[in-house]
Amino acid sequence: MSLRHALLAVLTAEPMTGYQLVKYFDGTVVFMWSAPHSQIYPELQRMLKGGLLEAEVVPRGRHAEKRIYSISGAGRAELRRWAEETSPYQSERDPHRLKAAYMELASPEAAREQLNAHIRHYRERLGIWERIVEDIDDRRIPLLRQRLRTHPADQYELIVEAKRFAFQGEIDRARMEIDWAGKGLALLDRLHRSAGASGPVAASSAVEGGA
Amino acid sequence: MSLRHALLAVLTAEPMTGYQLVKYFDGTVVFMWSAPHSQIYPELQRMLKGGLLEAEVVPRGRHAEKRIYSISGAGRAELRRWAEETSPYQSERDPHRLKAAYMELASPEAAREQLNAHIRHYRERLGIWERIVEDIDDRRIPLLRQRLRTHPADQYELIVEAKRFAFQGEIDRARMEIDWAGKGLALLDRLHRSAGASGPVAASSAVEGGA
DNA sequence: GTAGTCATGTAAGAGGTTACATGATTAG
DNA sequence: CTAATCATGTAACCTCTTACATGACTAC
Repeated sequence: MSLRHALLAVLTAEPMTGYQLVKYFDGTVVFMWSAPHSQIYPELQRMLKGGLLEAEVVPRGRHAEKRIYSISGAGRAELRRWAEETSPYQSERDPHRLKAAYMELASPEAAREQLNAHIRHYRERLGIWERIVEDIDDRRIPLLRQRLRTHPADQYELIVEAKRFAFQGEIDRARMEIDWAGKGLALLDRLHRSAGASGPVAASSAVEGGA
Repeated sequence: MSLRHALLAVLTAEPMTGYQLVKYFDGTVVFMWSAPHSQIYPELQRMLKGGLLEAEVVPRGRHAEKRIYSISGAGRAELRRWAEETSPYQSERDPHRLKAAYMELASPEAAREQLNAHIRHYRERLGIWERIVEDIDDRRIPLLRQRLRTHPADQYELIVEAKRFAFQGEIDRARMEIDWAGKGLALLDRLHRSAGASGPVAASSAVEGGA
């Protein structure tokens, strides 16, 4: 139940509306977790009902309202419990690794294109995550600044370094995936050059996709 | 729908019963995909109904029967289609990375223990995967041997290297995770040495920023 | 006989995706 | 006025996990 804890964790920086939480979690890669609004709103309702959150209803314009959620004592306790406990590991299940294992089923062009797409994907993610680490270092992330404002100074370094460390993991992962796919392209080159045979294929596997 | 394609892929090596497939997929890390029998049996039924598989009913002892599934022409076509297509990437969602981002919520001991558990977990996986790569190289994997038997010799190298490549990816991943967790332990050492004592860390918080 | 393996299911529920839906507010 | 943004939901569907269930066969 990580969505619940991700929501609780974000709300310890400052109270906010479901919409604001949606903006943080929906469709972005900025966080360690993503979720669409169709998942967030019901979860907030459940958490409210469960006493993990409190909601303040405030007017918005003349006819509309919004709810500002804040974490309750029970919510903080639950978050703490989650932080202390070691979570289980389930088996890796990566569709791209699976497909790589059965490369022989695809045409060489398709196999190459998939590895290039892998590289493009992780290069993009890499750029995003590197940028975030810079933003963390320069304290350019509003929510982080807010969190530092609401926490004692002797925790600043740990709070910042923890975020940095987590995103560094994503960066390491992206680099690893790029290297791995590169090895796959080299492998295809080697096999198709040596096989030389009747393939309608040729072409070297220069890694495509810049950025 | 990767389970379906993993099943189809395995069945291109040789026809087998649901139970045999369960043995390959259930609880083991041997493959790129894992699934419990409660997922496999219904999926086989759906695939049979959908014409992707054929089933031969053979007697087992005096009163029992079993079904031996084999991949059909339509199944091969579907597998080929899957192999050719580039599959989409969804966002990473790793609970352990999330928790790392909010390390300040846990006691230093709990944080350290979680990173150590991370290292233990991936070391174990690393050992398993390294062993599998050895077994691939030495042709000690029955299903791979069977696959080679039923495929033309000019595909041997690609078939073997594809499997090797995929597991190499898991090995790279495991090494990366071990290194990453090591950096986390070093970070905790540094912060708690400089911070001074063994006092508990923050009581609350979370955070991070959006784009 | 009995334990372990072979063999095959169903069901409840959690978590996630995609689509369907609505309406107010604000900036131009 | 109109588009973008703020704000909040529901529903159908798929995948995966966990638990409940059953029974025959084989080696000891």
